[in-house]
Amino acid sequence: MKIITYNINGIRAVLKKDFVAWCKAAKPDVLCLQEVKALESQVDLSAFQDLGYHIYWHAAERKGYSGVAVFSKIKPKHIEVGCGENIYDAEGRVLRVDFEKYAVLTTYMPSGSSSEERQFFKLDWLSFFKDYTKKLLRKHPNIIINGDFNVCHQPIDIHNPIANWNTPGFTEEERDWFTAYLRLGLVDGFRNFTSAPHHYSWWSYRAGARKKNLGWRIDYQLFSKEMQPLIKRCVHLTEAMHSDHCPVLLELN
DNA sequence: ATGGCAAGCTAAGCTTGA
Repeated sequence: MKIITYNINGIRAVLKKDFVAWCKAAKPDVLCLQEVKALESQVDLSAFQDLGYHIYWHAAERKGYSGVAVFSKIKPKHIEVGCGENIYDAEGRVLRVDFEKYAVLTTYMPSGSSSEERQFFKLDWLSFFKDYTKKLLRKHPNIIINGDFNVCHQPIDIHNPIANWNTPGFTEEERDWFTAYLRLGLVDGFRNFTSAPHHYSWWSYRAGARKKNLGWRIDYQLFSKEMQPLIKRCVHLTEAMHSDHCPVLLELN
């Protein structure tokens, strides 16, 4: 079973690249996408339907902004669109699919980089989402929570921790939030398998950052502790070059 | 310390992103 999370930075942009072919080769059973930046009606997804995917979508109200989607080869027994809070659901940030054995929730968390107001918005979201997850874990003890968290957890997860010590996404408050979030009973899939440095999931488009591997690890696949026996591996698929992020793959039984 | 690139808005420049 392969679950992939991928911030694609615009589905219309990646469809002009080799995204369908990549998907065909990568063969995810569940593909979680963030920043689709489109309504489902704005794109032709028949190629994915032909590959056997059921498609679920949560767009933002604002055109061309944010939005998440899930492509699943297995038909879920339930689909939950949004988190129930209008202020966040207006931005298309949460989508959950429930299967027989476990649930998969994907999220595109807000960025705080554009203004102080947005950083406050993000901090409010983080607080909300931790409470939301706490309740969710009671109903769904077997769950994978993945997506673009826009939070870099530890110094090992960023190429230049000193220079970025108080940059939105790497503030002390956000790092501490991540630690507390995991304490709800979640495991960072990637760190479950490696403690090695220099592994990132996002690189600035600017100044050749990706070529130089100057990045941040902000895309995660977290699994609840109950699921540990099922988890086989979790890796970054750095060869996929459709956006400024790379996909993250979680493989399980 | 700053800016550097890209997508998509809307129609040449702005907003967002981290």
